[in-house]
Parts: sequence; structure tokens; C-alpha cells
Amino acid sequence: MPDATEARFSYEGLDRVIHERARLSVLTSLVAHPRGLAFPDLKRLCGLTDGNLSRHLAVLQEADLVALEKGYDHNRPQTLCRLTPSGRARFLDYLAVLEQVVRDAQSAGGKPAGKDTTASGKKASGLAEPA
Amino acid sequence: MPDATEARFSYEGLDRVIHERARLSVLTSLVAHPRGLAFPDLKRLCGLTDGNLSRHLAVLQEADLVALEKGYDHNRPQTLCRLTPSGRARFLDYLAVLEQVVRDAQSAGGKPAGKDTTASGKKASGLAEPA
DNA sequence: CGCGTGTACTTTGCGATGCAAAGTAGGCAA
DNA sequence: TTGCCTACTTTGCATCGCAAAGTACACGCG
Repeated sequence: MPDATEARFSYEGLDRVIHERARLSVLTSLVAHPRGLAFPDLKRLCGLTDGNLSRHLAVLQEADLVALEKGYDHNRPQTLCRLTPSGRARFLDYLAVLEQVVRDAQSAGGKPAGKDTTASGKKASGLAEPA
Repeated sequence: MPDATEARFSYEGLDRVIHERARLSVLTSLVAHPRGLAFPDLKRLCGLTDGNLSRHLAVLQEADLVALEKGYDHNRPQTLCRLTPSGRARFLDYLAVLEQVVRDAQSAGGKPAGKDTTASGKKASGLAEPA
């Protein structure tokens, strides 16, 4: 058990590439559709504009989180997006941290909090927070 | 797939002010310490630099998510940070959306991640992607 | 056949923002 | 007093999200 002064709320596992809202949407969509999704479907599912999705996909591809397969369907360009294996792994890691955040918050917010780990210098102003 | 046209993965509840990693750290720390936290404690808990914390606190205060009480303790400046009531409410709303993200991702065959925050042990082995 | 319209993306531009290094202020020890 | 330490704040830069504009191609219509 490490000391109580460690940065236990720093959440370093929240990779910035994944943590962005739009990309989180994309990755969640993709993990929910393991066969992949076409660009327009992804666009609609995530509520993104064309440009936005294009850019975020480029970032995700650059980070080796998704793979883009560009082909043609009925003579129309069709980009199929899928998670890479390492992308899936990294996303699951990220999710585990997210769960930790939720647990940390709920242990005080939704339930009786009894774990005050940083008991330094409280003023105890007699301020009761709203129940 | 009930309705493929709705943007059910857009997660519009992920307020950008809250969703930032550093601020998420701060808010989680604060919700776990309802009596408030002093600047240095917050700094250490979140693993932030002085400048970083200062800036993020200013943003959070501007958004009426936290309240800053500047005073003196033992003749030293001491800023006490607490969640505002509406800040707590908005953070809990945000958390609900986070939980939804986790659920959406896990319902797809992602395993229910345990309490191991460094879940790097399994790679993609147990969850081969369908081609 | 050419022209406009619609889909499927990409590129560009800009305003916002995270981040860290440098700056300020005051207590306290020597 | 001098110098160091804590407790913040300000500044500057590089990144980034976002949306409007741009490109490419297929199809329908006169």
C-alpha cells in the first residue's frame, strides 16, 4: 500500500487521443460494431460532420487505434472503419480507468463517504455540503 | 439495431469543461472530499503543476462548478476549493453519461473490466475480432 | 453529351485550450 | 537583511477541435 500522498486522482491512463469526446464516440461505436462501420454510418451514429469525422479518423489511424479500408461499393467510395487489435486493447484499458473514475466519484457522491485520504490542513469551516 | 439513424453514440452530455482530464481529476478529488481541499493537496492528488491547477481552477470557477475561498492559514495564503451545489449536480450528470459509455462499450462483448486499472494483461487475445 | 445535384470524403483556417516555464508575493530561517 | 521556500498567477506556445470550403466521382435530366 503506497503512501497517501500519491496522486491517486491523476488518472494518467486517460490517453488524450482516446479521451476526446468525438473520438470516444467513434471508438465506442466501433467496439459495439466489431465488423466495422462505414463512414456515413459512423457519421450519423456519432452525430459528427464529415470534416470532423474525417479528421478524427485520421488521428485514430495515425495512433494505430483504427484501421481504414478504402474501397468501393456500388461504384461509390466506401471507407470501412474497424478497431485494430491493439486499438481494442488500449480502448479497454482506457475504459477500465473510466470505471475507476466513476467508482471514485460514487464512493463519495452517491454513498456515505467515509474515506478521507488526504486529511491535511482542513479548515473545517463548519460548511456542510448539500445532502 | 433498432434505429440506425439516430446518433446514439454522440454523448452530448460530455461537457467539455468537465471532460478534460485534469479537470476531471480535480472534480473527482473534490467530490471525494466534500469538505474541500487546499490548493497544494489538490495539486498533489491530481499530479498537476501549480500553473496547470491554477488555470483549471479558474475555468472551473468561471463555469460555476467550484467555489474558491481564499484565506490565510498560519499566515500563509490558503485557497480552499469546494464543489458548488450546481457543480456537484452537473458532475453527477456527467458521470451518468460516462457510465453509459462504459455500458455501451461493454455490451459489445468487452468484458466487464474488474478493478484492475492497469488491465494490460490480456491484449486482444480473449476477444478476437470477427473478420 | 453536358450540366447540375448528391454523396463521400479531405483540406484549410481559426479560435479555443492545455500545458509548462517564468513571474509575483510574502513568510521565515539564518 | 538576505535568501530560500511555499503558494499561487501570468504568459507564451504549440496543439487541437471544429466547421466551412474544397475535391472527386456517380447518376439523373434536358
